[in-house]
Order: sequence, then C-alpha cells, then structure tokens
Amino acid sequence: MRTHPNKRRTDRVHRRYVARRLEILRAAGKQFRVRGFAEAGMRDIAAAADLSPANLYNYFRGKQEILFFCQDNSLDRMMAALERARRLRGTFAERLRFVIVSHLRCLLEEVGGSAAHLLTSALPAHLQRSLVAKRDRYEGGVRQLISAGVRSGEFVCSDPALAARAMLGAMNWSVRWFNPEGPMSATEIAEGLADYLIRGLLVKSEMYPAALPFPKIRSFAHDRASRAELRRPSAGSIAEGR
Amino acid sequence: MRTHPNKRRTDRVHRRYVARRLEILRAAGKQFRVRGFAEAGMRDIAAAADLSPANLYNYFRGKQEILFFCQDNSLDRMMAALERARRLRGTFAERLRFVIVSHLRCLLEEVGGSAAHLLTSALPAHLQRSLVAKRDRYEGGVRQLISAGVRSGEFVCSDPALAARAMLGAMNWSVRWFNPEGPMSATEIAEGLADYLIRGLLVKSEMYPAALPFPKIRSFAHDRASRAELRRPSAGSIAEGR
DNA sequence: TCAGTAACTGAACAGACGTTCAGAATCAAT
DNA sequence: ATTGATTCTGAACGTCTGTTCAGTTACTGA
Repeated sequence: MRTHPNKRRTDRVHRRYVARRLEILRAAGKQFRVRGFAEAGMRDIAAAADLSPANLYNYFRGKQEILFFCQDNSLDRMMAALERARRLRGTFAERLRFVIVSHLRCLLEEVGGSAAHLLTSALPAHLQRSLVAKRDRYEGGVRQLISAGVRSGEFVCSDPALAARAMLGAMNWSVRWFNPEGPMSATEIAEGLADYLIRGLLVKSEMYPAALPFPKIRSFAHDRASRAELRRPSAGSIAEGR
Repeated sequence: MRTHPNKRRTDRVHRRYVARRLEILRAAGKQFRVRGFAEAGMRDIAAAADLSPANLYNYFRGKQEILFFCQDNSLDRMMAALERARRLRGTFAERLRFVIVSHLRCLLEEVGGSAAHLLTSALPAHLQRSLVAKRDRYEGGVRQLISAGVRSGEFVCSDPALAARAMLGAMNWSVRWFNPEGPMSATEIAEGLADYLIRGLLVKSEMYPAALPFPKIRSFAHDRASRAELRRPSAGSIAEGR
C-alpha cells in the first residue's frame, strides 16, 4: 500500500470537505445576518446549505462552532485589509478609506456572508474571549490609524477611540438596513459612508470628498478560503456546551 | 354604591398597575439590550423584575408584546426629542446635536433601558410594521434636518440619507460597547459622538468642536411614563401568536 | 467486482422555551 | 370578620431546539 494514491485520494476528499465547510459557513452567515443567531435554527441553516440537519455535524461540532468560524473568518479578512492599509503609501485618509471600504464589502457583499457584527454572548467563554481579543486588535488598529493621522496634522479628533467606535458602529449597523436588491450597491454604500466618516476627521475638509483612487481589491472573498482556521479542529477546541 | 370611592380605589390600583408595568418594561429592556431578544427568557425577565414568570402575563400578553412596548416607548421618546429639536432656535448643528444627545441618552441611560435597536423580525407582521413606520418617520426627520442644513449652507453632504443612517448606526451601535461602570458617562459619550458626527457635515469645521450650549433635558426619562401606549391594550392588538 | 471509507439521512431524545391554569395569598371596603 | 376582587405562584403542558445515532447510500481504490 503506497502512500501516493492514498495521499491523492484523501487530498481530493479533503478539498471537497473544505469546500463544503465553506458553503455551510456562507449559508449560515447569511442566516445569522438576516435572522440573528438564536432565531436561525440548525434546520434552517441545513436547508440553506442543501444538507440534512444531521449532516451538519459531520462538518462542525455544533451551532456555536459555526458561529465562531463565521466571525473568526470575517475578522481575519478585515484584519488582513487593515494590515494592507497600513503598508499603503498615501495620505491617512486614503488608508482609512481603504479600511472602511474593505470592512463594508466584507460585511455586505453576498459572497462574504459573515456576521462579525453578531459578537453575541451565546458562545462559550474561551471562544468568546478569542473573538473579542481579535476584534480589539482590529479596533485598536483603526484607532491607531486615526491617531497617526492626528499626529501628522492631517486629522483633527479630540477622542480617536470614540471616533473609531463611531465609525465601526456606522459600518456594522449597515447590515441592518442594507438591501442587496436596493438601488445602491455595497460598493456605492461603502464609498458614500467613507466620504462622510472621513470628513469628520479632516482638518481641511474643503478638499473632500474627492475622487480618491484606492487599490482595487482582487480575489478578496476567496483568498483565505483554505485558512488553517477553516480546517476541522482535531483537539477539543470546543469543550463544554454553553 | 357610589362611584367616588370606587373611582379612587381603582385609580390607585391602576396607578400601581401602570407602575409595575413600567418596572417590567425597564427590566425587560435591560435584558433585551444585554442578551438579545431570543436569548433573554421570560424567566430571566421575571427574575430581573422580581416577579414570578407566570405573573408577567398579568401585565403583558406575552414576550412579543413586552418587546413591542419597549421599542415603541423609546421610539416615542426619541420622536419627542426630534420634534423639540425642530422647534429649537439656533443653528442646524445645534438642533442636530440635541437630537443626537437625546437619542444616546435614551439608549444608554440606565433608567431608560429600552431597546429600539433591536427591531427584530421576531414580531408579528402588524406590530413590526407599526414600529418600522415609526422608526422611518424618525429617521426621515433626522434626514430632513441634515437636508435643511445643507440648503441653508451650514452643512455639506452629498447624500443626506446615507449620512443619517451612518449617524444613527454609530449611535445605535453604542449599546454594544457601552459600559455603565466604564470611565465615560452616557452623557460624555453622547457629547463626544455628537462632536465627531456633526463635524462630518459642517462646511466650516474650524469652529468645531466648540462648547455649544443646548437646552438641558429635564425629567426626560419620566415625562412619558403614563403615555396612552403604556396602558393595557383592551382590544386584540396582538392577535395571532407567531 | 468488491471491500472499505466517507457522506448522508430519518427518527428520535433530552432539555429549554413561552405559556396556561387552578388555586393560594393579599388587599380593599363594608 | 366577611366578601369580592386583585395579585401572585408552583406545577405543569405542548412545542421547538440542538444534537445524537443506528442505519443507508455514494464514492473510492484495487
């Protein structure tokens, strides 16, 4: 029994497995976003992902784990955008705009149906802590971006922490009213919100809003499809139930 | 059997009844705010209000009705603040600031533990419609305030509707991170958020933030305690259970 | 073709939920 | 003290939930 054929087989099987996992996460993310965590039942999620409810448990340990990976996944994507914005050459307004637009696309665009805004208390303590820590790092990054802009003289802001929270709140709340079939696309909304949110920081607001070109995001939705976090957890990462 | 003694008796009984109703609404509002609608059980609400679970049903038809009155009540308070802001003499920035601060106080201050931000889909259609209509009137009022400021030359904003949603989102999201025991009071947060949110609209942002005095709100939390909407509904306003 | 593994399912389970109800306790007025 | 109404409660009911499991189907590699 050589290892190669086996290896190839399990590879393909594993790829299918990961893909199904992602499908489930997307379906669940949409359900969570639309109906809320508690209101979205496993039977709904299963139906949205075209599986039997019982079959979900071949891919995830339970509902909480699904929520966790949904949030963890979108937090990772946002964090990646934040780090990319940091390395960006340009004004702080441009960097901040990049973060805002990325954040909103991640939340609103259909393919990225995640639900980072749901950070609910329905998770066991250690998972909750892990997510909150990640979100705090992200929020801290946004705050630092604002502070740096203030130090550089480009921004004016008496309380960067509060401004960061205001910006994130305005963005996160958009999932409440955004309608994919509505007149505005996710990108248009993102640009419009960025205009307003950044204007509140600029010292010289006359030069704003202007057509600030910023690097297009390519393959944004898929570039983390095979992240380590998406693989099946081997150890007991979810120990006790609720 | 004269009517006077009876009248007096039932009056007092009725006052107690209304007061208890308000207590329940406050307790439930806090639970809904902290844990979410589905996660907050009737047994939790009852415990928070110091009642037996069964006794809740002497004051409300059920959980959905409690949520409805929570939201309806805080929407009414916000609407009242909006109308008061409209009649205010002063700049549009001052009026808008009044609305923002009132909104945030209504959401965050302990005594007004309501949950307008929860507008969930867990309510029967007609109640949902009623709340959404009221919220739309409120949101429209904020939008008109912005538009009027733009027309007057005081504000600049390419999309007042979007800006209004951004502002409301930033405010509503605050219930997620606000901590009553934290370093900032609800009022301080309200002022800080108002600074930033209004700055994004001003043409001449140099004169901002400045100490803009605005009329103090007095007896804000209690002035609607005996509203008609708080009385027990006599007809079947909640018909079918979900 | 055949064995073995992976993917999947229907039916059920234990627990939590909102809610009800018969009846006890409390209150108010005579 | 008695009466009638109001306020309250413990215990239960039916339903829905997340989850499990024995068993079936589909797929893979030789």
